[in-house]
Amino acid sequence: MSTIFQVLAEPRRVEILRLVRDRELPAGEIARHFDVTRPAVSQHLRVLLGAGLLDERRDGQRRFYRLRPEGLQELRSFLHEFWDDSLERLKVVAEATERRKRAAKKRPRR
Amino acid sequence: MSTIFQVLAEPRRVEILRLVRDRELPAGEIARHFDVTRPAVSQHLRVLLGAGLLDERRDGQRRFYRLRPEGLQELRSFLHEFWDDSLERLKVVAEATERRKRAAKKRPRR
DNA sequence: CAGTTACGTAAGTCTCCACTAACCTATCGG
DNA sequence: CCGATAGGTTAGTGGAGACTTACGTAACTG
Repeated sequence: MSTIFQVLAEPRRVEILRLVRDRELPAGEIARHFDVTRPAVSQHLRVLLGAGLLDERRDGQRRFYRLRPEGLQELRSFLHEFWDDSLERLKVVAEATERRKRAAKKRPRR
Repeated sequence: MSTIFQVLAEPRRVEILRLVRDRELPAGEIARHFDVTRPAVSQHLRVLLGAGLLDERRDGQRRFYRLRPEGLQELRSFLHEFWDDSLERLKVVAEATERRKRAAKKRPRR
């Protein structure tokens, strides 16, 4: 098992997501956007599929890929944990620290 | 230069961020939370600093680290690009599929 | 049927990076 | 001053993973 960060650590995988963000594309066309071989891209697709970041639709000999936004839920949770909260906390703590730290320091505002 | 995903691809680095999310900690105490050697943690701290994800405060022989939430801005942008938009687009596309027409090139914001 | 297209899989190579061991620097206490 | 503490730096090593070449497998086409 790998984290979503490990999956997105490879720039080409992020680029793939960008390609299929608002339209589905067959594997071959995705591969055409890169300077690496098709098998390499195929392996990237597999990783993205395994992470739940892509949807695959087979039609004949073709396989179409498209972004699966729900796969980014883990990222959302992470950001919520570290951004929303911590910015808030930062303010609160900063204020508290300011008061508690030392009276010598002057605090013009608030 | 490395992407924020590459920085966060290392689980210990994410854990470090979690440790200093709402309180600053000296390097030694951070290192004590892991089963790797202290130099290894020191290197992780350096990477996180370089990515702008940590603040460093020196006091005597100690160095205190704390989360720097602004460093996560890049992640926010990414998510906004891929989640907010694409979920919206998904809905819109689903509704408009019948008519088989795309109304707008891009929907920058909701 | 054979040939081609579209794509995945397998094996092996090579590069990068997380780690350790050893060393260096700066600060505190006596 | 000395030793201890806190922490960073360097060189070298092992393993993970991204890549290529070669092969396998359906599905369409004549």
